[in-house]
Amino acid sequence: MRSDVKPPVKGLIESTSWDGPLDLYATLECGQTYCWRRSDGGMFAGEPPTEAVWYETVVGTDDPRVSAPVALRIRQLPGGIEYEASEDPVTLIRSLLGLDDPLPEIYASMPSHPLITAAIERYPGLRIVRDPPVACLLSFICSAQMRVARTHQLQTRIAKTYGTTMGWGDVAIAAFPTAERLAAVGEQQLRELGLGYRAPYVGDSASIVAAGDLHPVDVQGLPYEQARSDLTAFTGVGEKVADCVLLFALGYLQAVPLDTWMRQAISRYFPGLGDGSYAELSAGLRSAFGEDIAGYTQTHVFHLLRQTPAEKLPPAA
DNA sequence: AGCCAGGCAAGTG
DNA sequence: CACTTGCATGGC
Repeated sequence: MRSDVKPPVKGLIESTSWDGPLDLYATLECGQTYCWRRSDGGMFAGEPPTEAVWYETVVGTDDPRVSAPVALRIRQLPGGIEYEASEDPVTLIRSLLGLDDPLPEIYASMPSHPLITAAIERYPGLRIVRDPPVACLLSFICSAQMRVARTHQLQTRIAKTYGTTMGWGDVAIAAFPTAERLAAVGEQQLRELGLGYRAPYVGDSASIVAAGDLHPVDVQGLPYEQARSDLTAFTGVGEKVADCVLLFALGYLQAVPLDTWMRQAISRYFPGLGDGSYAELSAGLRSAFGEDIAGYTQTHVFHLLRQTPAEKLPPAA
C-alpha cells in the first residue's frame, strides 16, 4: 500500500535545549494551526489528551525548509519532545514549534495588563508555530466564518481525499495536497467536501501558487505592512487571513490577526483604540500588546478568550 | 428557529 | 474610501 517501508528515524529533543516552557497541547490546539492531527482523533474536542499522544503531520515541497516531503510525529514527554520521522526532523521540528523563540524574554517584554497577565499565566509555553506556508494560507482561507474544530475537520478531509499518504509500519500520515494538485481539483469537488463558498477561493489561490505567479514565501523579508498588503492578492485573503499567514507561517511576530474575538477584546479592554480601519486598530493593538512580539500576546489572549466564560475573564478596565 | 463562527468579494454612494 | 450585502454549512 505504501512504497516507503523504511523504518523511521527516532529520537528526543531534550527540553534543556530550548529556553523557557513548552506546552505542546496548547501550541497545537489553540487554533493557530490546522496542519497537525492527533493519533487518537480527539483534536479540538476541548479536552487535553490523558496520555502523551502523538501529533502527526507532513511537511511537503511547497515548504522551502525541505527538499522532499518529510512525515513526522511528535509527543511531549517530561524530558522533551519525542519524535519519529521519515528523516532527521530536529531542525524542522524546532522551527515548526518556535522552539528557538526566546520565550522568557518575550513574556518579559509583554505590557502589564490584567488580560495579558491572565493569558500568559494560564498558558505558559504556548509557542507560535511556523506552519508550511501554502497549507497555512489555504487552511486560513477556509477558516472564514467557521469554527476552529470544523476548519480542522475540513483540512483533515482535504488531506485524506487529495493528499498523498506517507508512513511506516502501521503509521499512515496524510499530507496536505500540493498547490498543483489542489489547483487541478474543481470547485464543485471542493464544495462537495464542505468548503461552501470558500471553494473557489481555495481553488483560485492554489492556482496562483501552482502557476508561479505568487507564493506566500515571496513576501518574506518585506516590511510587515507591505507583506500583509501583498498577500491580499490571493483570492479569499483579506487583511485578517494575511495576518494569520504572516504570524503562523512566516515568522512575523508583530502580526495581530483581528478576528471577531479580538474585536470584542478591543471594545471591552482597549476601547481607546476606537472603531477605525483595520490598519488603525492593528497598529493600536500592536502598541498595546508589545510592538515586536504582539502576535505572541495575541495568540495567548485569543486562546484565553475562547476557553473562558465571559464572567470569569478579568473585569473590563 | 435563529444566531453565530478566527471574513471576504463585489457592488454602491 | 466607507459602507452594505450575499455567501455555505453546522452546532448550539
